[in-house]
Amino acid sequence: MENLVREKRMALGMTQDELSAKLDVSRQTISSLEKGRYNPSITLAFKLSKLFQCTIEEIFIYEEE
Amino acid sequence: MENLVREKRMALGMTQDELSAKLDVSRQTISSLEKGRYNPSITLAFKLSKLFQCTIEEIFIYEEE
DNA sequence: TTTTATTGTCAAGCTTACTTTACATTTAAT
DNA sequence: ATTAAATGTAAAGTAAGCTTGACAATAAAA
Repeated sequence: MENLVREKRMALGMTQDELSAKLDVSRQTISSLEKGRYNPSITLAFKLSKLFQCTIEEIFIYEEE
Repeated sequence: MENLVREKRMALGMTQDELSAKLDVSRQTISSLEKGRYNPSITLAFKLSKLFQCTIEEIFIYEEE
């Protein structure tokens, strides 16, 4: 699943480390997410949408397999 | 996390079995979801939003811990 | 160029979403 | 009242999200 985490994070001028701290996840989780290594849990997706002030759909692009 | 899966499913007149088949998950997954036993993966959330023709936010109500 | 900040990634382990199987309980139909 | 359909739930296993720790690679700053 594609996502715009990196773009949204940089738009806020944050480092992966700062973002992970705010969301209470590890930095590796953010790095892997941005790299598309895995999909986020729905709770992490909600946390991101809240911080980025947009909908989940605006951050994550779902394409059926 | 609260959700309106049962309400949306019944609005479509579907059984748990029919819904699970359409989403390609087990019936127990739907039953447990409706009962609030666990949160869905983001891919399952997207599948539901697509089938129900609404946003993830309209099905799942996130409240920070 | 040397240092420092930032990011990439690997391995091993934990947690939880989800599966299969199986059976009990509730609801609806006959 | 019986039967059948729909739902609840438990146990054991698999898959994937996420953690910690550690180190390499890249980017930015001094």
